[in-house]
Amino acid sequence: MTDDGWLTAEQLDAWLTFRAASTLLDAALDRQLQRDAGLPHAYYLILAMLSDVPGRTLRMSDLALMTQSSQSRLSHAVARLERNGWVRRVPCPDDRRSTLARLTDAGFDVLAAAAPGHVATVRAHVFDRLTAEQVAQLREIGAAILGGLDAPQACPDRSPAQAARLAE
Amino acid sequence: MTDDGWLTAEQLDAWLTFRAASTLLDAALDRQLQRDAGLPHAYYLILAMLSDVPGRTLRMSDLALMTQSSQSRLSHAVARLERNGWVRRVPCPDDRRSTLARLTDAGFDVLAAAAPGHVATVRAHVFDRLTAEQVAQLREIGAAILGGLDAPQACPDRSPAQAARLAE
DNA sequence: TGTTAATGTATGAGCGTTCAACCAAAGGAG
DNA sequence: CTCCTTTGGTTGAACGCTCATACATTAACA
Repeated sequence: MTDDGWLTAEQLDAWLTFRAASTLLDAALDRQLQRDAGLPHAYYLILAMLSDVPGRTLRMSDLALMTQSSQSRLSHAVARLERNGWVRRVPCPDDRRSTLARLTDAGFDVLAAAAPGHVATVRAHVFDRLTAEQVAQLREIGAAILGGLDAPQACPDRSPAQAARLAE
Repeated sequence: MTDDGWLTAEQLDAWLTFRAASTLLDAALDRQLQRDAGLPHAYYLILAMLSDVPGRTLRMSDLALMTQSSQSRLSHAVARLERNGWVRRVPCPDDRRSTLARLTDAGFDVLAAAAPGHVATVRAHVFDRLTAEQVAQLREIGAAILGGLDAPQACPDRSPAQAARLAE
């Protein structure tokens, strides 16, 4: 690959295609869940992660990592879910700084009602359109990208020289 | 693949990995552009699409399609970009319902200044971590998913029976 | 030609996310 | 033991997006 700081034609094509698919897929998932269950996809994920763990309880920080949320985002989200009665916040006995989020029975029911429609949408938009090989490829690609995102590695500093050249 | 309405272990693994990567990648791109150029990724795309077209001018509707924006979202976005002086709205001579969005010189300069840092971030997070084969695979996967999203095809209606079973 | 439908866009309210600031509890170093 | 730093979490303002609505222009058609 030519390493002049830009993308090759193949890379640009792949990038724009992937971005478009990812953006529209996100929108489709949000629309389906909002319409059928009254909650956005990010909130569904919070309930799903809680439901999948013994005691249906997680520390806020761990839940934030599992749902790819900032702590602030999660805090706001859980506040809303708590107002709805889907989640309850309880103090953590081990560490008095921490807060535990516990899925309520009502929250579990909402999740259980929403799950089939959500899964059907994911299958229709993703897995029904991919071969088993492509599913494996998608996993590998996701893992590769994820590897560069988890560690707060340095974003490469821009080159002002290039900017100046282009601005001409 | 078992077709009982749920995901296989491989599918679930691929799905969660892909979702995590996509979510964190989006956040990383938005952060970088917001920090270094003062605009979100979606706004960068609008400027980029305009800059790549003869006359640097597009109908709002076409621009919305190219940027995977709703018309409402684009209208708000262009309103903001126009306040900043990056874009100007001009009436369309052919169809008096339409509005043309034209990239201004100032807007082009902003884009040119932002582009190198953005491209560097995309390369660092995506293309530097993928093989050429994976890039081709990503394009194919994106195209396959996109094929089910462009046409406003029916979202599969949920199965209330499954929901009831699960809610038990 | 007059009526109705479809198209292209804009607007405002409501909501979710980000960012910066803040506070409290725990850990470490002197 | 005190100070300082780190960690865990919350809050409010600013902003972008969604949704519903509205309006003007064009197309279809009887």
